[in-house]
Amino acid sequence: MTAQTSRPRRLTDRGAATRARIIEAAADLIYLRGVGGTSMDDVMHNSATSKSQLYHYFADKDALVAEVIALQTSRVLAAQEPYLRKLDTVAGLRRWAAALIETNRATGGIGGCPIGSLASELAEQSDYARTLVTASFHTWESHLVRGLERMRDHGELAPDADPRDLTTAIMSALQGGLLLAQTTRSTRPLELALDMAIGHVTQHQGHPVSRGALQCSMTNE
Amino acid sequence: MTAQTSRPRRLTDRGAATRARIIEAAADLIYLRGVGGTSMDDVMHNSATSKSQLYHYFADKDALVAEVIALQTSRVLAAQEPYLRKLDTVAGLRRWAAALIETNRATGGIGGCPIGSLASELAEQSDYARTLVTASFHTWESHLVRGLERMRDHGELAPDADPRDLTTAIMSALQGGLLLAQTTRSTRPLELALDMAIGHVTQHQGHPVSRGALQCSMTNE
DNA sequence: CGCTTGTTGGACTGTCAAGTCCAGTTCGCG
DNA sequence: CGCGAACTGGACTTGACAGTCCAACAAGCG
Repeated sequence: MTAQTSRPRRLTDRGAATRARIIEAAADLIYLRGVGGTSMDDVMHNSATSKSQLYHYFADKDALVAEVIALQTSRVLAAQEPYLRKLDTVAGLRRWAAALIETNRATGGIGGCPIGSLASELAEQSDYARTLVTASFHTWESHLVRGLERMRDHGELAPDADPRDLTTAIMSALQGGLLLAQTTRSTRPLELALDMAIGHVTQHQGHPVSRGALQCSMTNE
Repeated sequence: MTAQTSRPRRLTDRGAATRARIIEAAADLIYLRGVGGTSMDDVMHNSATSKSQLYHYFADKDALVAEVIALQTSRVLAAQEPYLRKLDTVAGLRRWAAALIETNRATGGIGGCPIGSLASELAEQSDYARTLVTASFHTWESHLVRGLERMRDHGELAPDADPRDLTTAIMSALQGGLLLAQTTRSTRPLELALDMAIGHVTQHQGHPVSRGALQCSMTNE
């Protein structure tokens, strides 16, 4: 899978619109039915285009999927942008989590995480796609990392707390919570997972009251 | 998808062996390439059988997949059995987590969770398969629940701690950790996720000494 | 206007996958 | 042994899907 989009050097407004329409239709279908469950003919019908247009703008299905990954990433980021910007307090973190839960409730858990689902389906299928998804996660996580760094900078997080590790843990909880929510058709797992994740962050709070004083010796068992 | 296995009323030893061989081959292939990426012809070649045998023992591909879900569930439980049995202390929980991480390291994260991957791929594709996977998760989780209940019974967990909710949180962390481990080809996310989950459990410890006062969060940081 | 390049429609090909069918073989049992 | 049921081999049908091809149409530009 080389997946080089063989897009023409220049494209007119009309061409650009068609191209975008194809990617959007593909993203919607793939979100609902997965990559394997979505054929190029499906995309064709759903975007009101023809075969030749699909292969005019994309070298092959893999190239289209690559663009879908990019689109879903920006969609996820756009949806969360207002919350990601204000992630520099625990309260902000809670609002972000609440928004995720609300979104999940609204969709009934259907589809799971647009990126997580792609990750699971493509990880073992194409190394190229796997790296794209990894990069996508990384971009998403970087917003969390920055928020936690700001928390640490103004003392809401202990100086020795590692924003990256905390972020990885939060993202794990989020992805696992979304998967179980999707499987059980209930938002409960997501709520419990995010609650745990936020609790995990508060355990690394820098307040003298909560941290340090509590470092008890009894390393149980 | 009704997926009723139209197995003959009686089957000979030879027949039972063939049937089992088919399921095992299918499970191995599906673990590596997913349901969509595995054809009946693949299963046929990998199990040294013929087309007619596949459809002699299974009504259709869906019926075979249903058996694969069952097999993977029992495989997962069998592999963890020694740890699941001794889950009635935090130390036991840690050993269980360490075993999971070790397994993940050994495989390089490839394949992710045999059940989680099926969940992600099948959740939106077939309601029947989704309920099977849900049941599978439930069986798995019941072992954790029982362990946490025993912990609570002999006072290592606060009386008001909810073993079910804790289990859901742990399973979310596990699934998310495995997904990120698979995507990034690193065991790190799994380690951090399970560490968080165990920390979450210890926060609900019942010892007057430890409750609120102790939060020894495993090793690192 | 006329050339070039971008854009579009849709028929067509080759491949592969699910599922069917039937003829032949082995097994269990009286 | 011999009969019926379980089992096996593999050719075959049908449909779907990725990808190709070419002829026609639009648009920018000198």
